[in-house]
Amino acid sequence: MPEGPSIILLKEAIQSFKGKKIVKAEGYAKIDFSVFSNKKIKEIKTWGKHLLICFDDFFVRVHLLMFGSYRINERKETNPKLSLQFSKGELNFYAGEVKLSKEDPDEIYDWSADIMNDHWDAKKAIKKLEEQSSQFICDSLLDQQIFSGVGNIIKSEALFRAKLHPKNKVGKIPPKAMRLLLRETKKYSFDFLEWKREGKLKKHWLAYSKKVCPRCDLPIHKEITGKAKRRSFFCNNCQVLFK
DNA sequence: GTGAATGTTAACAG
DNA sequence: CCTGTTAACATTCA
Repeated sequence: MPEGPSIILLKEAIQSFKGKKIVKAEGYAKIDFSVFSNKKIKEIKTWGKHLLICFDDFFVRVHLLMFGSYRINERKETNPKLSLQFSKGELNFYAGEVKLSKEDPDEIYDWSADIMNDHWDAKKAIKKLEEQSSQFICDSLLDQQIFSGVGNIIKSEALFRAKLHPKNKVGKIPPKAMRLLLRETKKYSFDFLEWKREGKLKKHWLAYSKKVCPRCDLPIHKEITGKAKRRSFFCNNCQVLFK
């Protein structure tokens, strides 16, 4: 159940398969598994929550969605959606979504939209945000074309850290506050990465799943917000709502 | 046992 | 056609 940083950890964990040849591929994904036979993994990339395992003339995209999981060199009880087996070792994905593509990832993915990518571009994000000024900021943060990799945890934590209420209309947020939000979103995403790596992600939550605001001790509210209808955790006292 | 959850998209209704 | 709602996917945990 991943957001962008968790997919970075996945990528790191399977780097050792780069350059390795697939001897067998199987699973219940509705794809042609024969395309993998004897193919060497050329590169492993990520775009937000997408994991891309790239070969010479195609790639396979794994998206874990809400319930996906994986095992490296071991198996779960259940059938894998995709199992890639090497002469030494194997990589198994469960649930989620698996798709093949013959396109060039550079052609179809905008790396500057991926919050975890070095090429993520705050100026472009601002520009895209200006085009959706009547939308709630809680929805914009989940917009994968602007903040690819941001999920519901990063959304609530970034808004809390930037002291912005999730139900702010994008157009009502002053430029300075918006720039702070973008900085906090990126910063928290990378903190998420390190805290998750150390197994201390939950320990650092300030708003997400919390009952009491760590800043003012008033209640943290839990509410389904925006057109995405995802829950947001926020403090009405500490997070500004611009009118 | 029940319900909700770190997500997305296709199908459907109006 | 556009917009909004619902279902589906399939797993884990409180």
